[in-house]
Amino acid sequence: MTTNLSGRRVQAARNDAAILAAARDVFLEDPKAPIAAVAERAGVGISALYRRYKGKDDLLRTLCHDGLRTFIAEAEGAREEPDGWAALVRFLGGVVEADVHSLTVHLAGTFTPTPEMGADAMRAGTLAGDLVARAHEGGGLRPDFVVADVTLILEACAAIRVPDRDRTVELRRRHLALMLDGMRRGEAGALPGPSPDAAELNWRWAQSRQPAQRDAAE
Amino acid sequence: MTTNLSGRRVQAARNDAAILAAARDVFLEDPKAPIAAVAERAGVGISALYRRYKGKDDLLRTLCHDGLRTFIAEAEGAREEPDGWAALVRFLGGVVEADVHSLTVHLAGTFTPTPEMGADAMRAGTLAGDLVARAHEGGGLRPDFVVADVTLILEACAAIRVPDRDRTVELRRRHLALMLDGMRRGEAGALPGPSPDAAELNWRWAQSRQPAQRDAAE
DNA sequence: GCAGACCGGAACGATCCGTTCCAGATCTGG
DNA sequence: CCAGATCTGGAACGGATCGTTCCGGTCTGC
Repeated sequence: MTTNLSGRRVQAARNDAAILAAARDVFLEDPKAPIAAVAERAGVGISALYRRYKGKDDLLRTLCHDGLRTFIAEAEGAREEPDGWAALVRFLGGVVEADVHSLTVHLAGTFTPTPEMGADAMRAGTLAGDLVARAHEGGGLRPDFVVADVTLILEACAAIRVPDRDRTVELRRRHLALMLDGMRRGEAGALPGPSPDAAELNWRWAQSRQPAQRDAAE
Repeated sequence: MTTNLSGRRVQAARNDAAILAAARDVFLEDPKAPIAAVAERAGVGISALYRRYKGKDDLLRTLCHDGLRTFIAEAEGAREEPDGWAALVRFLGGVVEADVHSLTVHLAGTFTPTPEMGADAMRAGTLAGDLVARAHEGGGLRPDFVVADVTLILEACAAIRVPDRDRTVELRRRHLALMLDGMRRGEAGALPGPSPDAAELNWRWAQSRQPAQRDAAE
């Protein structure tokens, strides 16, 4: 009786998953999408959504935090790889495949982050740093490649998008392969300009929820 | 008398340029920015803007068309380069530097395009194709690189952005250098997945101004 | 068969934004 | 020095969008 949820319970459980999946799809496609679009795509009413989340902010935060956790899981999984270069390749491939960067980055700044998320973000940074350091030790990675370049690469991959979801992943994989070839140690010249650092790439998280000041100057 | 514009005329001329520059800045930053933000950044009133353009659509179209023309000019300039690989490198660098791809791509679909723009877009495609073909002939470009990969690369570079404009260009140059190293003919394995073609990458231009259907399915 | 959990979707109120409009400032020709 | 034309700044308007609330209906477990 209690083990096998029946009737309304199963609908509720299905809605739980449907809403989360729909939200992922919809906000991946358009970070500013209305919340009604999520309900529609999930095939539920708006009430079903507001029963689970306190508001749009809450949903966005949950979604983004989930993405961040996937990112961390991917990094920890890749750490098992014995070879440093292989670990980095697996990590980048995994993140691109999971389409996680869009969630954590395109949604950043559209909700008020929690302290936990800050801690997780820091942990993610540490893990990525370790991965890059190991790849450097192994000697497979070009010497002028820095951790922040990982962010650049992921952002670049996330920018590639066509209407079909599967094809999008394929194209990103292709593009990633191109960049991986560019990352290998070789006879190529040094990368131009000063290396990026984490601080200058995390600006999206700074705007804590303000009406998104439109002009940086002023 | 007539040669040296004076008084109100110079203000009008300055406004012409200021509005266009402001529009470029603002819409580069946020393609959905309100038109009032453009006027504010330009330091003019809304009337000054509406005197020159019939509406937001008109402004966006002009801006995008300008970007497209810059793209073409860059391609034609690069054609003068004797070496095929060098021409392609110069072309990509020029487009990234001019930050033109954001204008033509992020704005696509937000206005109704003119037939002229279609013709120019086709010419741009032809030019890019020639550049890639020449780079292939020279033997400097990896054999599995196709024209549509150029779009992917430009889109990826355009995605890199930090609040500071100059730093953004620097970071893009760095990232482009990474990708150029990946594009060189070398011992690297073949790129995974089927090659992209122009048709599947130009989907943004298809939606001719409809209310932006949110769900592809349905 | 009833109390309550749960749902769909209409209704509401606030905000935003494109466009229009008007009053004032400035220039030009006489 | 003035009348009309030209241009500008910015308030005002009307429509659209969207987050949230609320209500009537349905199903469940007891």
